Formats: sequence, C-alpha cells, structure tokens
Amino acid sequence: MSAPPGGPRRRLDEDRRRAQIITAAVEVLDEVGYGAATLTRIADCAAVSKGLIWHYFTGKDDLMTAVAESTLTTLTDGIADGLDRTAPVPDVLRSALRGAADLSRTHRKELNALYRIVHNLHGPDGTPKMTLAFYETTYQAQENLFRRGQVEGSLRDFDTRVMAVTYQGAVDMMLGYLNEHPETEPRAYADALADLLLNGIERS
Amino acid sequence: MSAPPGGPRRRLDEDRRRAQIITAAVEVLDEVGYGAATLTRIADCAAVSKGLIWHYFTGKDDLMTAVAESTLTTLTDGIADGLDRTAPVPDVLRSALRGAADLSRTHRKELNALYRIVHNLHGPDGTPKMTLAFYETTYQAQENLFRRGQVEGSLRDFDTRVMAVTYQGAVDMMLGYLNEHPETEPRAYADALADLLLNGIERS
DNA sequence: AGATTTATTGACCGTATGGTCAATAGAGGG
DNA sequence: CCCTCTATTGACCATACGGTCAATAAATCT
Repeated sequence: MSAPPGGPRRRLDEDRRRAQIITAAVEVLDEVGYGAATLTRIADCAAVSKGLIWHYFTGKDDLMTAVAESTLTTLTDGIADGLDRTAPVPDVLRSALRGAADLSRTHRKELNALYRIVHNLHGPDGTPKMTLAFYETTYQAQENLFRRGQVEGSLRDFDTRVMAVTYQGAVDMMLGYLNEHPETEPRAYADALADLLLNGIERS
Repeated sequence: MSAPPGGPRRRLDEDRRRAQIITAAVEVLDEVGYGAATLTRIADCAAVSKGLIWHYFTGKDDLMTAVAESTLTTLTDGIADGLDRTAPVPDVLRSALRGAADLSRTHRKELNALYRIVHNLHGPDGTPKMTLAFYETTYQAQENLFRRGQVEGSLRDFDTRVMAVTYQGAVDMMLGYLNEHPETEPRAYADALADLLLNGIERS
C-alpha cells in the first residue's frame, strides 16, 4: 500500500555517524533543553532517520550517556591543554580557572548540553545517574593538588575535601553565570574568582 | 455501562487540599525525580483523584511552580529564623551557613524537590523558568551584606558580585554534598566552609 | 426540606514519545 | 556479475502522559 522503506542515501563510516548523531544531540540539547530533546528532533537535526539511532545506541539513555562522556572528554581536554601541572599550585589554579572560563565562549553548546544531561538523566529509581561518581573523580584530583600545595608550603592548612567541593561549585556557578551574562568578561571573572579563592587558602 | 463517577468521600478545606497536594508533590519529586513525577503518581500519593489537581492548579507547570514557591518560602524562613541580621557581617555569614547546613537534615525532601524543579522546569523554548530571576534576588541580598561588611571595615575589598555567585555555589554544593554523604556532620562542614570563605574576604 | 453550590470522582481523549522491524539499496568480495 | 552483508529507511506499535468533562454527593443556603 504505502511506499516501501527506502534504502540509504549515503553510507557513512560508523564512527563518523556516531559522532554526527552525538553532535546533533549536543545541538538540540543546547537549543531546546533535555525534556524537549526528543529522538525525532535529534534525528532530524542530524539529517538521519529516527530508526538509525537504535543501530548505534541501545536507547535514549545510552545516547545521552555517550553524549555526556564525549562532551566531558572534550571539555577536560580543553582545560588540560596549556596547563602546566608541575607549576606552583596557585599558578595551576589560576590557569585552570582561566581555562574553564574560556570554555564558556569556545564550548558554550557543549557546556550547556552536559549541564542538562547531568541534571536530567536519572536512573529508574530517580537517582541521578552521573552526578556522584562524576564529581568524585574531580574531587580527588583537586584534593591531590591542594595537598601538594600544602606540602610544598604554598598553601596553608585547610579541609581539602570541603575546598574541593567548594571549588567545583565555584566553577560551575562561574560557567552558568558567564553563560547567562554574555556581557561579563570571562577572564576578568576568572581572575576575580582566583583572587577570592586563593586569598582563602594561600599561605600569607 | 460503567460505574458512574463517584462523588467525594470527604470534603476538605480548600487550602488544606492545596497544601496536601503540594506536600505529595514534594514527596514524589524527592523519591522519583522530576521526569517520573507524573500527576497520576502525585495524585495517588495524595490519596486523591487525578482530576482534582486541575481544580486547584491550571496544569502541571502551575503545580510545580506552586511547589517551588511554597518550598522556597519554607526554606528561607527556616534560615531566617535565629539569624540576627544586625550582627557583624562575618558572624551573620557563619550563622547563615550553619542554618543552611542544618536544612540538609531538617528539610531534606524539600531541598531535593526544589532542586529538581529548578533544574527541570523549562519554558516552551527550553529556557529555564526559575533559575535566573530566582538567583538574582539572593545575589543582590548577598551583595548588600558584603558591602555592609566592607563599609564597616570587617571585610576587605573584593568583587561583591563574583563573591555572591561563588557563595551561592558553595551553599548549593554543600547541600548537595551533605545530601549524598549523610555521614558528614553538617555543622562541621558549615564551619569549615565558613573558615575558607571568610579567610578569603575578611580583613586581616 | 428543598434548592444551590462545588469539591470530587472516574472514565475518556489526543498526542507524542521511545522503541520495533521488515524491506531496501549500496558497498565489497569472490 | 552475482552474492552477501549491513547501514539505512519509513511505516508501525504500545504506552503513558497531560488534560477534559459529565456525573455525583456532601456541604451550605434559604
């Protein structure tokens, strides 16, 4: 009766297609938010049929997880570049904050998409799926950095765990704020924040 | 054919019913998250028929907004109590942090529910509905407090806007952390955080 | 007691979504 | 040149959700 299912227009390399779909997902997530980021919309944005998504991902959750992982890698790499981890700890922190602030301009969509996934992807029980283990890794990395500073004498004594959590919150808020206030200069914010945080922990 | 729609079992005062539904919504939001917080579930939890919800609210968004407002009032009142705003600024900050930390034990569900709504209630375009105006109010209140401290000489000079945003982030993270790590002593965290933040801004 | 109001119900509807699948066509191997 | 493999498609499905509404009975009014 109806037209038979058409074959492919163009065949593409597997990895490329995956990346293409993920990119489209980032775009859509950034534009309409998580709830409205329907698979139909994503497929449309990727100029691909909806059915194809299940050829590359096992479902929506799987796709979103993949997007989150991919995006997170991109972002952390973005910060890691041009960061000399062997420098004095205060300098590392300043650079890291600047790097993060820059992301708000160079990777706006990715930040937005990741933010949305993290805050929306729940397990069946309602437990957030990413947040916990997600942050725990960076907490420990930060704590190591702080402890190094304390050992080296550049930082005074303080609760490294609380500081790591606070630092993460400060960065998150900075990114959110820069996103909502495009008129704010990222570097200026980053430097002001560095002053605040370092004043609290630097050995005077 | 089918049983006719039954009348009410028990009539209840209007305000009570509203409150009852809102309470149920908080419960459900806390338990299963925003996406799974369906009106059917909320109605069940409130031991009320689904249709009744539209008698008190114009729709899901309206209900969620009402829940957010109600919850926010409860929480801010909870902090405001036992807070002497005329005290020296550093003392006010310490008290406020303790008050906030205490909420993680006394108002766990409310915090969770509010968090979920704030991060999930979008407008039709995907724009978050609450976040912006929501935070802006508290930013200004915080900035006023910081400026008072600067005028009075208890705080050094710093960017009050960046500090307000950072402070808010620190509190949010603290609440999230305390929620996910019940073994952590709220007061201890609050005090450690106060030390960190005040060290960064207090005039030494 | 009768009339009126309205809080409450359960059945119903339209829709949009995540997900399935047989059919298809292009690429590549023999 | 055929045969196999598989990336790709469009039609289809089940479902669950937000939302509507006529019917009903408890309260209230007169």
